[in-house]
Amino acid sequence: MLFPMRDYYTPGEVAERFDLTLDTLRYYEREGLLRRVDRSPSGHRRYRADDVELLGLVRCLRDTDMPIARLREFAELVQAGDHTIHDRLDVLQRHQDRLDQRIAELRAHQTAIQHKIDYYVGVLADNAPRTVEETS
Amino acid sequence: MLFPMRDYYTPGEVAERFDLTLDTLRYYEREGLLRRVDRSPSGHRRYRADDVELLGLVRCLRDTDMPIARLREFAELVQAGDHTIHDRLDVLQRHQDRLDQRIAELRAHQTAIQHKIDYYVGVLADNAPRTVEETS
DNA sequence: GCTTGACCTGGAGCGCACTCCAGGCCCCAT
DNA sequence: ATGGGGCCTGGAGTGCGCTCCAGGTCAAGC
Repeated sequence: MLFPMRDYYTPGEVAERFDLTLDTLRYYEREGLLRRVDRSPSGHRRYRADDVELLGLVRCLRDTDMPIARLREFAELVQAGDHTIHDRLDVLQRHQDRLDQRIAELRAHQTAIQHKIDYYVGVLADNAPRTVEETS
Repeated sequence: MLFPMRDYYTPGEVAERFDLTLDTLRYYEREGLLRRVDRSPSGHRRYRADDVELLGLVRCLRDTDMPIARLREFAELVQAGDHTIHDRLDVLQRHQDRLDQRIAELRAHQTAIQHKIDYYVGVLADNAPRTVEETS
C-alpha cells in the first residue's frame, strides 16, 4: 500500500503523498495552515491522520488559488472546534462560487483566443494555395 | 462612442479600455510585449490601432495566466513578420491546450471540495435536529 | 566508531508581476 | 502667469509563495 492507514506519518511520506517539498510543508505549518504538528522524542514531526486529511483539503484549495491568508482563516476555524462548521461551509461555498466565475472567465478568454487562432489559420489558408501554385 | 476608431489613442484611453494602470502599460512595453510605441512631439505615447489590438490579445493571454516571458516571445514573433504566423499559431494552440488542462483540473478540485461541503452539510443536518429537540 | 540519511532550526533569498515615487515637461484654461 | 492634468523617466519597493542554506541532532547499518 502506498499510503497505509497508520497513527503517524513522517514528513517525507506526507510530502511525497501531496507532492510538496519539506520546506513547503514547514512553511504551511509556520503560516498556521496546520496546527502545531506532533513531534517524535527526537523532535521530528509526526503527522496524524487528521493532519493529513486537512492537508489534502489545503492542497485542493491552494491548487485552486485560494490565498494563504484565507487558508489560515479556514485553519483557524477548524481549530476553533465544531461550532465553526457553518463558517467553514461559508468559506468553502464562496470559494466554489469564485471558482465558477474563474472557470467561466477562462472559457470566455479561451473563446476569444480561438478567434485569433481561426484568423491566423485563415491567413495561412489564403497564402498556402498561392505558395503551392508558385512552387508547381 | 466609448472607444472610437482613431489613428492614435492616449495612454489614459488605452489603460481605461483594458483596465490596466499606466504603470502596467509602460511595464509591458519595457518587457517587450509591445513594440516601442510611437510618441507625440512632446514625448507622450500614442498607441496605434494595431498596438491596441495586440494589447487586447496580451490582456486575454495574461488573464489566462500566460507568463510575461512567453508573451514576450509571442510579441517578438509578431514583430518578426508574417512568416512567423505558423509559430504564433503554435504558441496559441499550446496555450489553449494548457487552458483545457487547467480548467479540467479546477473542475476536479471543485468536485473534491464539494464532497467536503456535502460532508459538512451532513454534520450540520445530524446536529441541527438534536439542537431543536434540546431547545424544545 | 563512523557514515549516511532523514529531519531539525532560524533566517535569508528568489522570481514574478506589478506598483510606486520623485522630479520634471508640456499644454490648456482661468 | 499660474495652476492643474496628463504624461514622462529611471529606479526603488512591494506582496506573495515559496525555496534555499548553514549548521546541527538523531537513529540505524556497516
